[in-house]
Amino acid sequence: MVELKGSVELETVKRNTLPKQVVDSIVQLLVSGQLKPGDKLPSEMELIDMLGVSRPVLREALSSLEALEVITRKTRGGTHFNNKIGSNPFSVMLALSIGNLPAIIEARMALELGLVAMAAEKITNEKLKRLKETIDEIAGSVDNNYGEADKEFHRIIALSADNPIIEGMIDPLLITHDKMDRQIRERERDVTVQFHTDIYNALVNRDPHEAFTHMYRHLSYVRNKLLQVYQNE
Amino acid sequence: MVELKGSVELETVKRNTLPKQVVDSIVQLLVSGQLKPGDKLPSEMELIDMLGVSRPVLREALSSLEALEVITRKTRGGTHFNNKIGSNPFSVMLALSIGNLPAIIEARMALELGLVAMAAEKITNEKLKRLKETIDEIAGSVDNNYGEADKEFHRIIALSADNPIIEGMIDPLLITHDKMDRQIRERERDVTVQFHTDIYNALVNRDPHEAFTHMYRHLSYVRNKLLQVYQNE
DNA sequence: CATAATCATATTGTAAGACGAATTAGATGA
DNA sequence: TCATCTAATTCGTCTTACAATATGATTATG
Repeated sequence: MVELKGSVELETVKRNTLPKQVVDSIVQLLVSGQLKPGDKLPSEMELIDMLGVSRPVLREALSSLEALEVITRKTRGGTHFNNKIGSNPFSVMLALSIGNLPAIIEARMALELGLVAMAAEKITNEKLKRLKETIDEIAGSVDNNYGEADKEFHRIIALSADNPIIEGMIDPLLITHDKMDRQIRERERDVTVQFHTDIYNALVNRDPHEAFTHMYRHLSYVRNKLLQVYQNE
Repeated sequence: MVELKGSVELETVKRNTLPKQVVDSIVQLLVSGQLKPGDKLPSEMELIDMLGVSRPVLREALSSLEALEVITRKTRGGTHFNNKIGSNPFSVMLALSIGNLPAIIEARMALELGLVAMAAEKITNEKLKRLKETIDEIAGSVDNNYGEADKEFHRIIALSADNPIIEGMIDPLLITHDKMDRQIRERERDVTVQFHTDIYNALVNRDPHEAFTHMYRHLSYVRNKLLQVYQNE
């Protein structure tokens, strides 16, 4: 924003470097339907000719798209559009908020509350079985060392929503689960088992509302516990 | 995966190019707490010396980080970590799924169901007022041209969750709202107004469960309508 | 002395050229 | 036919040079 004399304000011209413009042109191939996920892009030399830019500019753009996991480049194999986004982009972006625990907790909440409702609609019997196993594992743990099973419970649910757009966010947010786990000094295995069992039963019933209710209770409880620790620091 | 003789399998060595390694090194500055959001990074020349790579390699890495909106580069101004991620990365990534309407619909659902619950906890009176205005706008529209007010309703709620991690996803997914809007040939203004009013009342009551319930109903209804159109094509 | 204009410089942006690295396809030999 | 080797394709990395942008310092002017 550039404030001029009087009350007129002009938006500053957006930095629009050549690599950015190249990114947009390549993305447009997808948006327009000219190319689809899985398709091969022209080689670097061809793109350089087509777009009329230097090789470093093109490579900066391709590196950017690869960081976003929109494409994958292989020596001699060329460059292809991916079929879906993995977890690396979100993981890198999440590093910006790594110190903002309340934001992480609530991002997890927002996501998991929505995902558990979707999971209630579509979870498979196989995944239900796996869910139950994690609950048993937590119940049977003898040294309060059940963080992995706890995380696996949440991961199975999240993955049951079966959504390629959201999928890449699940593991990065679950990695923050480990960080949070370590903050909780008092572990309450039986409380966790109860929460998980309630959620599991709702999923067995395929009831999104019930699933939401129990997950909300569980995550609110964990949130309060964590924020307590956070505020004591 | 390389399949060796017998049943032993080895993971192929991950492509770990120098720009990727540079990205990781720079992200590690954040993760380790050495630098924080808003801080200035060393200049390109300094980073080249520190990391022992060529300038194009460094620039590819910085372009990647900029595409992820983790950093912003300014000529002569240097390179800074951002405070939060904007909507561009997610928007580009979403282009990969642009043709997969069911996935988009459900990603929106997953997110909006979680966000409305969080919004119920923390929405301001000002935003409630704005919400009401959008409902009145839709109710008073005379030519079924209320897509923008409809979208604004959803946007206000999503932003009320007030989460910097999720915020960057809201606008890209709401842009898909326009695309979906155009698919719906029969507009049912009164039904929309009813759904929105129910959601609004739940938010006034600051009740996450009620908010979830009404949003789930609304979005399921929209989903069914859209999938019907989708399957007829 | 204060303000505006100009110049120098810091830092990023772009290009060209060269060579290296990785991988696949094709040719050759057993 | 299969194994091995070679050539070619394509991306990966580096060096060098110049351009563009924006800020700070200096100079000129009122």
